[in-house]
Amino acid sequence: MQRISAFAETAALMGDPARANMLFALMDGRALTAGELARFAGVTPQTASGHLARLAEAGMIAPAAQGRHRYFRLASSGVAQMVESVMSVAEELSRRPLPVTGPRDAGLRRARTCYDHLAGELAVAIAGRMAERGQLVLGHDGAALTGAGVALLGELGVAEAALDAPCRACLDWSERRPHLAGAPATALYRHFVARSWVRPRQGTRALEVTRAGEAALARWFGIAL
Amino acid sequence: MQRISAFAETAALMGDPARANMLFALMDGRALTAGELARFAGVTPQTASGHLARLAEAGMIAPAAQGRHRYFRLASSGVAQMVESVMSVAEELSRRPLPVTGPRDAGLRRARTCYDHLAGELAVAIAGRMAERGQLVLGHDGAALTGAGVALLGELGVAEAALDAPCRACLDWSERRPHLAGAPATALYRHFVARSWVRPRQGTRALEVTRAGEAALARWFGIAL
DNA sequence: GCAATGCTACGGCGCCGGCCGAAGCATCAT
DNA sequence: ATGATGCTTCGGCCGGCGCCGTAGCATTGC
Repeated sequence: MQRISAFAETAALMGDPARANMLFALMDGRALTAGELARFAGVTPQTASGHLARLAEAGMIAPAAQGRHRYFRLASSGVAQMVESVMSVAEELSRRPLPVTGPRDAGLRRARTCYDHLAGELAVAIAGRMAERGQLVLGHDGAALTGAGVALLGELGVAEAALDAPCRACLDWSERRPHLAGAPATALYRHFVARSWVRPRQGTRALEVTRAGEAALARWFGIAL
Repeated sequence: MQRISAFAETAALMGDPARANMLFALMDGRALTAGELARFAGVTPQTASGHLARLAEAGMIAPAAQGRHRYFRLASSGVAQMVESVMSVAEELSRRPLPVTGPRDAGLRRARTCYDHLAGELAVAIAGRMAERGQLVLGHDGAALTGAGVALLGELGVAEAALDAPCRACLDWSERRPHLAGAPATALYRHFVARSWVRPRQGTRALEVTRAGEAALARWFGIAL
């Protein structure tokens, strides 16, 4: 709470166009006078004075009195880095986003099918571990098997043909993290069933993980549910 | 201009307490529903809806419709890093700033004395180069010679006794970057005069850099003015 | 001394934007 | 179908803040 409000205040200080201009003018490490900053920001000196007082009060810039001038500089390299990082995101956001989908239920959290692939804790754990191990590049919006990933699944016995097809990342409603979807995920699910690592239950999408399944998960993925 | 306004808008989006709370709630990478985010931010669903629409419109968060729920997640790790960096500065600014001083004139930019030490382009270049080479730790508010710095000045012939004394950083009004002050800087200036590397001019604080001085600057500091 | 310059303090204006209540539209449940 | 739930849109209120004009203080220069 306390820190979130400090965060919001810091961000809000950068969020005013006049102040943003001032911060940019100071980004090269030089110290500028209040008047110069006012001109740079396109406001009158008295308006600038108020902005500068607020920035200084917050500790984001540091004043240095010098005769009848007052010089201001960024208070630290940390501030410059912050401005830099906000700028980089702002730049990136000059492009666009995208959507995802999924189901809804309860009691199926552990393991279930999601159309034609695995979902639930099990699937999220598999995707997460594969990503950790560099076998999978996992985004919220997309996924791709790496060479190591293809090798693992091939060794495991999944049909090679399916592994060339593209993956998708599917948002898991119970875990709220992505799990693997697409042709490779379908092949993987079928393989799990063929080996009796998971067993579908009658009249529900829930899956029972067998003892053999637990052993296989530990062996191939290093997962203990 | 264009990018500065994008910067300000991005920062302003983070600058509202309700939105800041939402962003924090999403920082662990999970996707949360609009209602959950509303509760987290302490606002009504309709208010939250507006905030979420703005964040999504800007591309800072990504929506995922799912039945009668809408899940939101941070749009990218870049956004998370930005939040992180703003947070770190906000944390740091829960502490305080400080002032500096200096003179004013014209035509003395290249080299001059500042009370009892060097100032102007010359002094700023020396301080900058020494900092680059790890001989000096230079802040806007303070400075300290490292072991390498003490070694350099000692080798150069500056009285060892002075090198143990503390340094100051002095804001250079013409360069608007800090140069070195304090006892070591005074000793260095005297050394420059003794070796005729700089020659004071009558009735002014300006210094003339001699040919020997230029050679010495190149040799000891790697500086070509 | 006086005037000029640079900056700040104060007061008032206007607008942007955050807030909620009411209402509307989807999806899900029975 | 009917009601419940989740979310959004609309409209109106209100407070905060960014803006400037005026005035005042400090420093500099004549």
